[in-house]
Amino acid sequence: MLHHSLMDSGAQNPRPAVDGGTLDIGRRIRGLREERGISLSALARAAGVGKATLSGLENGTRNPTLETLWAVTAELGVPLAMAIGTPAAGAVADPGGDERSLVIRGTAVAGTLLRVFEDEAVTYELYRLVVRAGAPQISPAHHEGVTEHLTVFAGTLSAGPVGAPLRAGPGEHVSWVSDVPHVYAVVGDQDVHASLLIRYPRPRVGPPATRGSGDPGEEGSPAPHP
Amino acid sequence: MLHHSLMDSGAQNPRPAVDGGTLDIGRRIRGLREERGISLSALARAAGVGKATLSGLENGTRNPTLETLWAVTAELGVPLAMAIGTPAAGAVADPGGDERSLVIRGTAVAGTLLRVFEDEAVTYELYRLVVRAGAPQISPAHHEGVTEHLTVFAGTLSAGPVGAPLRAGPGEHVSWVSDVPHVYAVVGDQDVHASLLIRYPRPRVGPPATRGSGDPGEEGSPAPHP
DNA sequence: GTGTGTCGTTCCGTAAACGGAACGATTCCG
DNA sequence: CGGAATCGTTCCGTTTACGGAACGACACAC
Repeated sequence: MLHHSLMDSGAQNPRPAVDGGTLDIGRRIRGLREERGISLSALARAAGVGKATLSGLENGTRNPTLETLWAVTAELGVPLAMAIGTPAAGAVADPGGDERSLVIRGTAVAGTLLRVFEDEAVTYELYRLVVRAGAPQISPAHHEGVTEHLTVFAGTLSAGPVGAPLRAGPGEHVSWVSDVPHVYAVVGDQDVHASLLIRYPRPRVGPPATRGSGDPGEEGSPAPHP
Repeated sequence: MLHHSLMDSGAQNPRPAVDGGTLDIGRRIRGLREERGISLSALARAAGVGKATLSGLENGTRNPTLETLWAVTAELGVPLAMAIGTPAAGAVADPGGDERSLVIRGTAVAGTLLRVFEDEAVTYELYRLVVRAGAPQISPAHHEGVTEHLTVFAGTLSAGPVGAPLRAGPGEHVSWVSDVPHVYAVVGDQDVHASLLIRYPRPRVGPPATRGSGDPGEEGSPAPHP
């Protein structure tokens, strides 16, 4: 995932105070909910959480559990990371984009998570990338079977496995299996604009199974209408 | 999707119960910690959380609070999103039904407009395509200089100018200049899933709003928080 | 050997997040 | 004007995640 691939391994980021961050998350959740025209009651019902829980979450008066966040974000159809956002969320205006986007920054790479597709057996994450000229960025390996598909629109990029990066100019496309460390480097001095699709063969399947009664937690994709 | 069995189950034996998501997070945290050579006790002490809490978090036997996750990831110096890992998107399996999406349908091609990028001199439109097996579809010519960039994820597609279509299988990418009539045809009988990016060199006529791409304003990390 | 340090896990009382059920405030019908 | 929906918030008993303090295991001194 991009969080692995694009973030500096030692990346430190402004981290708001806990209540501030929780409040941020609440605002983001509320924004996503209202964007869809869903009422608090309806979302709470659909996500299987209490109205009090969701109200407290949106207002920042509670310190939500991961399970709660999972349930709510899954029902909203956004990645959990988007709800958490980055501390700098809102600071970056992407053309045609809303400020709720998840923006990932590394030394040289800035990525905006555009969309997540959940199919039967795979998950796609679609990013828009801007790679700045200068020092290359190396990202550690991902999990097994993850592939990255990069389409360049401006500039020239050298990207791929550290040992054998591929070069792509405007309009060209490169793909590689990203279970090995890989690198992003601009060729020349023109910033690179590209789209990046990451394919995860094993999709995350919603909230973690609860302990206790061993419900065979299937629910590969949450029921639209519980 | 909180399981109701959680409440009915009463006090069962404290079984660790394999639960994917939380356990994944635990593994990731443990990996990051061991990567740094820090002991569990030391990290717990430094992060200001109890050893029991961290132990339970790493082993997946607890459902951590956001506050806990924040404290631990802050001490590890990684973004919270990295601990979370793969974004979980549940409800949105097929964006075709999104009320805000522009859906383009032809005889064989169903495309969902995912995003529009307006840059200084170009406009990008990003689609997700599903091409049904069967009769091919022919699209008329676009305006001058328009290019299409197609990345295939499932199935095999033959697409491009009518006179010289290109073939692309899973993971492959094709591009063509679409100022001539072009065709989409499935090779074989498996539906094709792909992403399509259309690049229009025509600039947007509106006033240039402050856009992130145009301003590479590197702000690094403003306020690191220990 | 005994003592002292740390390691990660488990026990336990407490604080708090949880869902359900109330609440007042709207809005929409009859 | 009720009456019945729904909205979001608040109250409350239950559930559970929390940190501190134990525990056994292991390593190194002396």
